[in-house]
Amino acid sequence: METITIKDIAKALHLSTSTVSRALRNSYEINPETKRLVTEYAQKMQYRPNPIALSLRESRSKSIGVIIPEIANNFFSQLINGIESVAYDLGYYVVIFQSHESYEREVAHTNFLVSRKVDGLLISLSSLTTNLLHFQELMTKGLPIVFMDRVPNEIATHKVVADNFEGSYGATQHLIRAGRRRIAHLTSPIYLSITTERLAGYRKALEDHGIAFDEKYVRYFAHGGKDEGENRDGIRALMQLPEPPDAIFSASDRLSTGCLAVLQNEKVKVPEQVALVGFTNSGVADLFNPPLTTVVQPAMEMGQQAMNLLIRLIEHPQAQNNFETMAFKTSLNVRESSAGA
Amino acid sequence: METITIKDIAKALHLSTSTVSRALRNSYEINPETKRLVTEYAQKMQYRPNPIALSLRESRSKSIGVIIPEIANNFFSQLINGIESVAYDLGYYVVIFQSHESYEREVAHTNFLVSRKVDGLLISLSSLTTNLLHFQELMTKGLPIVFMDRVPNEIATHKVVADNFEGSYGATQHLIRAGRRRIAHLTSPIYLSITTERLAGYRKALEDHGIAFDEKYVRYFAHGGKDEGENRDGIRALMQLPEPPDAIFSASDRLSTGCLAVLQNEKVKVPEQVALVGFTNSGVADLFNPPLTTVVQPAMEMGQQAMNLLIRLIEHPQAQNNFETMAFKTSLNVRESSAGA
DNA sequence: CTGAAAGCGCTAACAC
DNA sequence: GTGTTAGCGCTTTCAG
Repeated sequence: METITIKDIAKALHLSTSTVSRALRNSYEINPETKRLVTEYAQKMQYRPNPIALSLRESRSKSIGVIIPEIANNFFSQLINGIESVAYDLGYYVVIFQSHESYEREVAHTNFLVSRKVDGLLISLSSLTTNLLHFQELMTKGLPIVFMDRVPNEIATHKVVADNFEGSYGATQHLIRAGRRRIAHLTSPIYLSITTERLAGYRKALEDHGIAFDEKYVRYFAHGGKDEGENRDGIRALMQLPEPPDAIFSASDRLSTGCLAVLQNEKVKVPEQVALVGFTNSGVADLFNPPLTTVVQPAMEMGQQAMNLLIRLIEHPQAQNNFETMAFKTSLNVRESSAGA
Repeated sequence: METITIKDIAKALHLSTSTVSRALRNSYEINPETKRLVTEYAQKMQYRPNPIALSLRESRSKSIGVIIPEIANNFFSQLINGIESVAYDLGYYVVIFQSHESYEREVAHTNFLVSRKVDGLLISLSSLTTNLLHFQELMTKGLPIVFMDRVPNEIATHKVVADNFEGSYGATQHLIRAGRRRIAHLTSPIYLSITTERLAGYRKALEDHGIAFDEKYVRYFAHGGKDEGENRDGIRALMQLPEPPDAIFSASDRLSTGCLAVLQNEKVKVPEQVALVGFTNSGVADLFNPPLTTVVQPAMEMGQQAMNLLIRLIEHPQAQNNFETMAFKTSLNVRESSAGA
């Protein structure tokens, strides 16, 4: 593993390391001829600056940490695609960790990344995170953080989200226009920003169309759809109401697919008996039985934007006053699962 | 960002940096009392060793690079889960890059990771990689590499794969036992290890059951199922043969879902007209129309094993003679798409 | 038992 | 236009 250093070049060319360093960085005070010599030799020897030495000197690592709930979810993997594409162009390292919806893991991963001196953090909160101290401390220490999708109200920084209210409003309205009146809403724990926003959009759509909001049609899933037992029990309970819903609007990926699975098992006819619309970025929603009407978030663009904002924060630490929350439009893909009654 | 260093501790306690360093590493030659003082103060001040300084000294980064075709694929995201779980326990950083099935990106990402001084590499080859020079050079330089899933024959190192032959044999046999005789095989470019192995299993199963292998029933997809046009054309061509297949066995995730999509569009009845079995780790195969019979790889375990082997290579660079290729059993999940004729 | 000094690779004052 | 030196944070000889 004989990697060549600036020292080696200096020795070979009978120069000092500083001259070599300056020549390589194309400093104006170096003789063009020397420059040529140095760069040519460096080229020939395949010199690559040691990023670790650079990091130590500049006390920045040119790496950023990403903590998301899970990778095995199209929304998040597309988000990562976006992050990565920007990061790679800018020479940044991206280190990804999954919280698996655990507050403890989120904290542990955060600490690990910080101890490893990442230049910034990209976060999508776990569904069980209610205490934000670990992030607040870092913010006050000056570590750049950008939140994505699941964002905290209490922290002032850049945030990148989907327009959840609109997306939710549109989905609910679509169900109403398809003739549905008793529309249930499956969602994640209430402390998540996406939960309240999507709930608000759902509620407003009902009101605007003269349908009374009914709390019993809203169900919160502590595990966000990852616990099959919880899914089954929750949906059964809905269907056993005196006036069971004639439509379900689910607010997250796992809930959307989980709900369809339960309805299939319970032999509930979709869309005849219950229409279904769900948030999901799954690429195979059209293969489902029936094809699933989806609310899709522009995950890739969101990831790119988040990374851009983070870079801005990292490279201009001073101008940290006016933080933006960027909201991206969702799109509604109408398929058979929400066909008219 | 006032991070505390060994120097700060030394100053505060009127000791030398070397004493502090030794105390923290619990060296036997340090006075227990001094040790206590130092560790307590370090604790109180939340001292964390600077990993970058350590890396510079030890010329290793405690980070490993992963290059996979794409993240938005359950097999690979589960693989990453496995890698990550082991890495985190051992304090390693995992840096992930996607080749998006491009040879050029694979090379570029490899170079980037190497220039960033990763301690080792975990690779799953892009479907377009035929030239392995970039990896061979690194191997001779002593960089530990472990290949996963899509592995090269030409390079001697640890490899972690699924038992593709068996998995493929089982799937094909299952179709034969369901009464199918004209079984087509959709697969990736032939230079991938998984392609030849799965093809071999398919072929052997046909032979063992007295069915002649017929080249016209095998179709190679240059884009591995990611190009919808290519999928449609390939499958149409199959279905327009004088004797169209009565079953299709697809060898990759994208081809499995892509194939089902095309068959649905073309109004081909599954399984009545054509039975379908596919390799995929999708978690929603049972929601498909019809529910899809799948060959599933133990991706998580494969990732864990790959990481363990890589660590072994990194931490014991000498014993690099007897390389293992570990093959994991696949499992067949029988669902409606492959029901008897 | 503890301290001084060197060095990992690089850059930036500060000389000359 | 080029060299010398110091320092980023840490460990490890080598001296006491």
